[in-house]
Amino acid sequence: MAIESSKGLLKERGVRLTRQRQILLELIDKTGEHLDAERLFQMAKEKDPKLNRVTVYRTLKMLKAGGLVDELDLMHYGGDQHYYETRLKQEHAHVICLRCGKVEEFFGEPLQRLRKQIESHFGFQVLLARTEVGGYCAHCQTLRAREVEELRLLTVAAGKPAAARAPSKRTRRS
Amino acid sequence: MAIESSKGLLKERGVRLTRQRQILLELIDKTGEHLDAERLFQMAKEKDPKLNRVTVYRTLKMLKAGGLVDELDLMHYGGDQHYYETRLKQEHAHVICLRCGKVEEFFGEPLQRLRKQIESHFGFQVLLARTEVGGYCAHCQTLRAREVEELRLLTVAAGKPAAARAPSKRTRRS
DNA sequence: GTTAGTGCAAACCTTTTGCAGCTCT
DNA sequence: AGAGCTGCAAAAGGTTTGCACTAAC
Repeated sequence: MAIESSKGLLKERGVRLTRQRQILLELIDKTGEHLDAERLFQMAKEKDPKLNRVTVYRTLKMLKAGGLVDELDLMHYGGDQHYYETRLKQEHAHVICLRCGKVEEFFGEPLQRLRKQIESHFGFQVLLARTEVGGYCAHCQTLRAREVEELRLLTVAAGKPAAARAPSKRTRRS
Repeated sequence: MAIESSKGLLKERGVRLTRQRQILLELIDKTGEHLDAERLFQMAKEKDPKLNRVTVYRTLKMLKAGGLVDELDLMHYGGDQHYYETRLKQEHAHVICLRCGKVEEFFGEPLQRLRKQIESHFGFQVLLARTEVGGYCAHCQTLRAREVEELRLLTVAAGKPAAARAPSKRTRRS
């Protein structure tokens, strides 16, 4: 179980395994991935109502600095918050549908190849790598085409030029 | 000149080319890249002291939505702000040294290969792609090794366990 | 003359900090 | 016992919004 190795690593470094940290580690490890600080906080609060949001931030920061979690933005699909996932998996890219928000993961040799080329090309020591791709998933491509067409009809009917308007996208706190 | 094609694209869409937008477009286009909103604002203010920070944000948002600029984070090296660059160049990865902050750009076939694989593997329509790599540049690797060694000596001398402490890194507004 | 775009002030969300008190080891 | 952590309140940074006014077409 991945969580044990995390605990081990932290202990080695003289980091105290407090109740709060155990809760957070467990959540990050068990809950698949792509949690942001706020959601992690909400989940942690259920296990310990006293646990403070600040502790979540501090813990995430420590885990990130220690290389135990990776920080993602997922193309800022949901806003400006960051998402976190354990670092134990193989390197992968995140593929985000900009319409439905679904996140896919892509493993594949171009990623390793990219890393190696950067290392040899610049003599660079790669510690973190992050690839995020945004677009439309297979399902949403159809729906999107329909939406665009409807919009076109509307604006043409109103005698407007083809100026499209992007819908407001601020969905932060539900 | 790239800026002319940007203007053309905007005009086609019925976007008004205000004085402010012309200033901002010109700055983004001429000033190489990796400007954040605040720096862009400071530069724009020199050309038009009345120009407001909000206009910068609104313009960047529009350009991003219209696919004319790409948004980067550069691994949050300098904080949580976003950076922008024109989208006319070939796709490339950003390689950020976490010690000195230097940003290199990497062009190379793994990137195109990655994009194609994602498109065919998921039937995904890729609109944006972003690869950011963090680590130490050739120059900083040496210096970093020295720093780590010095830290080790210090903590050993003080009879401490090997718990390293990450230095505070909040350099936002200078 | 319209309607899109601007400036201003004020809000907003996310994240960080200072400090007193608690708790792991 | 004592450094390391936590919680609380308050701040900070970056970005967005509401609204009246201005300017591009």
